Amino acid sequence: MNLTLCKHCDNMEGKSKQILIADDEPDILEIVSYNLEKEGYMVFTAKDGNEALEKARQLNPDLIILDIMMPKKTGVEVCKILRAQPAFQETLIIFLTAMSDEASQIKGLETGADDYVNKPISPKVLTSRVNALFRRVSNKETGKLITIGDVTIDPVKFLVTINGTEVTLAKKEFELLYLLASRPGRVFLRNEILSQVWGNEVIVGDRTIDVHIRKVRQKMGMDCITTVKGVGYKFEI
Amino acid sequence: MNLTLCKHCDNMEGKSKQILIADDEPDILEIVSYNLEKEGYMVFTAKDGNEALEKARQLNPDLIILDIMMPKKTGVEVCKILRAQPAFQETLIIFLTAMSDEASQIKGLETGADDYVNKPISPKVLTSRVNALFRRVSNKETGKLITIGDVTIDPVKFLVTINGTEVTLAKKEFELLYLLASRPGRVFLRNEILSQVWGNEVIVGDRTIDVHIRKVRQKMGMDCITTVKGVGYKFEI
DNA sequence: TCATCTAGTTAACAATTAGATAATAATGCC
DNA sequence: GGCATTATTATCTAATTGTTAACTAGATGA
Repeated sequence: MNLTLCKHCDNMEGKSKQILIADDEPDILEIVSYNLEKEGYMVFTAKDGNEALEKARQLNPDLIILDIMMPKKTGVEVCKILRAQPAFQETLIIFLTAMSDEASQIKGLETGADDYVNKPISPKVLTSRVNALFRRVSNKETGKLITIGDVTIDPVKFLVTINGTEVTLAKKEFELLYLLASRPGRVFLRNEILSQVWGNEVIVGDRTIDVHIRKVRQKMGMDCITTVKGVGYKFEI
Repeated sequence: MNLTLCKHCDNMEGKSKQILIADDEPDILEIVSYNLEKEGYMVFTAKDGNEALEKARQLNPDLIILDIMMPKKTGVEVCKILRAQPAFQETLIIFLTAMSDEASQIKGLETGADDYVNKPISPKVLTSRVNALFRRVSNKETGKLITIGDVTIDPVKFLVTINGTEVTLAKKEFELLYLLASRPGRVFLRNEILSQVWGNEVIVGDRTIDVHIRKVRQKMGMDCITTVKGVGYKFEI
């Protein structure tokens, strides 16, 4: 059996950001969707200004890509309407511009855009601009060092030390251990573990957690992860 | 309307840095002020080059954000005048550039800028750049000689020495090594490496980092850079 | 006791990630 | 302008890591 988790539980991990792209050219929608999805983003499309507005409100995506020239409402109009609402102050917006004078308009005036990409669109350029935008914006705070007994878990050095001996964990294993150790003694439900370590949209089988738990136990060489049957796992020394 | 505050009544938490922003577009002033104030900065505005100079002398702010194209005096002129005075040697300066050739000018010439941000201005991007700049400066590690074990990295002489033997690295290779070695043991995410070494607006492929890492490892002839799969790289002896 | 459920174990497999290398592009320097 | 160096990309390969499937062992409760 697989678990599907609520996508609204926001969680920093996992790069599955939601992107809404609005353009009246189906070809562009398709190509851009394909490429952004390949990058690991969840992509939604709209074919005119009104649909863009509607879907934006519905989804509240992380990024909205707006063609300037669209039926019903132009990209700039959509942008202004959205920016007027508090919920969309933070949303990233990229414009697609067909003419260089459109681009200079966006540059000069304060349209509320975060970036713009000139047509014809190169999928490569667009995806790297999208990545770059997310990267520039993300202010990832590095986690804290955890020390419990003679175990230290250092997320900065990505290192686990037991009594001075270094233990090398893989990424998921480390994240799993870090989560459990962040609240020693507290039982984490399998659901919680899934959404924290794997992310909300990721669907993995039931045994996946077990296997990772096992690897952590094995590599740590000590029994610091306790199973609470039917409930979850906890870190305990 | 602007607030005039006593600069010496500095907030105890030391958080409230003073920022002066100069641009001839009222919209930009407003949006940027709003966002920087929301971040906890004290923001002052100027609408042309002369006013910028005047307020800068009056306030002696921690950071000055200058639009390049402004009436009375351009941002570059203001910057040069300020930099000529001892009081503004240390002041941080960010340029706002409308055209890519302006950006390349700033890069190329010695204007004394600490960073620059391309228009259209994304409030989110600008605030994170501002935060990053303050963070970078507070680290104050720039230009320091690094010695770890028998490896010395001299950013002034642009020279790496291993046990007395000089190793010649290319620019990017050196910057990469310097970044990693600036915090030995700490894992740098690929994103961090990208934005620190390549800059925020540069678009490079995934393999580029690897190739540079490889060259550094090769030239150093020792294994001091450790890969943390799925996470990043760290310097370790 | 047995049916049922949960988790542990293991190995196979799939997917991801980085290394190696060569080719191409960009830059800088006589 | 031509050459040398450096930077980036493309492609392939190797290795690691992540996931699943199938089976087993306990536990629990009717």
